[in-house]
Amino acid sequence: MTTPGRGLHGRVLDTLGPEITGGGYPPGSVLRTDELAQRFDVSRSVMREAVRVLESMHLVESRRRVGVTVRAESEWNVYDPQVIRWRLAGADRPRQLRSLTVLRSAIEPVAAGLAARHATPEQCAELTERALGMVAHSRGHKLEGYLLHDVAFHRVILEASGNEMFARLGDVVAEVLAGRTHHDVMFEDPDPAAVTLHVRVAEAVRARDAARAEELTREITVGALQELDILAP
Amino acid sequence: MTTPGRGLHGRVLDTLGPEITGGGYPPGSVLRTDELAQRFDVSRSVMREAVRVLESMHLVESRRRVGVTVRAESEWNVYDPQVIRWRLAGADRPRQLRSLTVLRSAIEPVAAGLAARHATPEQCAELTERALGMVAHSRGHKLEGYLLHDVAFHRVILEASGNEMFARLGDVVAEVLAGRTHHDVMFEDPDPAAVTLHVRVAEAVRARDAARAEELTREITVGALQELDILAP
DNA sequence: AACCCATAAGGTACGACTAATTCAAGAGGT
DNA sequence: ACCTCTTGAATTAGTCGTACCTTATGGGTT
Repeated sequence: MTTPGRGLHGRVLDTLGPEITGGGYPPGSVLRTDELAQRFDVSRSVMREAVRVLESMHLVESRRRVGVTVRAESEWNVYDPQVIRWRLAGADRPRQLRSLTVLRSAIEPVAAGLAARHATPEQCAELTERALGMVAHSRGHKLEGYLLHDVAFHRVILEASGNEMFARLGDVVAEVLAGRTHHDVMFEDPDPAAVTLHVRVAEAVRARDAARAEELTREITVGALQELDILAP
Repeated sequence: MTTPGRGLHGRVLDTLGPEITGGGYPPGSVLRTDELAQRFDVSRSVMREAVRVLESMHLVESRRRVGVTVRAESEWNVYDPQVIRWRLAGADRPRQLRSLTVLRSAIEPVAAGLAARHATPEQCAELTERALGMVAHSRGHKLEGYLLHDVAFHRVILEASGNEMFARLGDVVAEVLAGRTHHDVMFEDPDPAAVTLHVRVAEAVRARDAARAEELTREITVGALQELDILAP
């Protein structure tokens, strides 16, 4: 997604990373660097670099005289974009999308509220532009065009919040939205109510109405939760 | 904090990481692997492993014939616990604490609401235990004991939410709370109102009252925002 | 039970070679 | 004279292989 073949160690990670995040090795499993190097037909230096990266993601732990042991899932750096991508590509993709959608539902309303206070005129403009783009692509099976504007819309909201922690979730939201469009729910055209909500959020931000922007965004994310049968009674 | 001296490459990262996250090199700055190896008096192999780790955190980008270029702050993996620690140890620690406190204010209320539905009896018990511990240490300059229970309380909330993305923010919250106690605000004893709120959150979770748990936690985080003069009018 | 040592892993260092990419000099055309 | 394209040299990361060091483990000895 980001950088396909950035060297041999990257190539190794492309297959070893998903294997680990996919649960291919139970926690505590021990891998030997030399064996891995042999398996991937690379030198020990390259293999060591790959292991270092996995170690920095807390996927594995390297100890002398023992080897490279796979850590429990609860220790992984699940916010690492690479780890997120690997997990979304794996078997428990549905569970991932649920986790991330719940995360969205917590973050985005607050981000929208902040955006209403901090958005620049340019950001306000792009927001309405994207909302209108969503309207324009909401009928007639133009799902790809719709997705494009949807992703951009939420990205602007997160960036306009002025909080860098929120802003950095843009990629995550993009993955979730793309996942919804391509693999899971979303049958025909998108829900007209959701489209309208986006337009109203753009208006609220433009009007500097933080409370309304927050509440409207909350409605959007509640809709996303419902799509995945995550109840909030 | 986690693993002090896990090899030479770790030792290098302990000084090079903070230098980069601390803004020691403007974005686009170019480092040469050989020079760095010379500077830290390590072999090129070790230096390369360190660079790989920095690269996996998106702090730098390594390109042939160019060198190791420092990326813009907006590209860093700011959710990486290591990066968070480095930044909190740096000069713009206050800005970090603000970002993270805003993040808390978005996450924790939702997490508390979920905890009210998913917490096990054991988690409910620990929650009340920790709340009572906070009460017990809320007077008489027992700040360290108070912090201990405060951190544990919020950690349980995040874990009891059942959402792994929330659960993995436990360390971040711990850093923020510790930062508040040790360096910044918090003069004498903690705010009695905040202590009471924690007790009431524990009760709400125990009573399975999600809406109340969420609202009470929101009051806690609003208090944290106000301490840092982050207004929410 | 305490101790010690053989051993099996990762950790480090070094040197040689490869490969890609930038940059500049020069050829050629306009 | 100016611009463009080509070409080639220089530079830096990438890869490999080997030799050796360090440490934890586990079994054997006292």
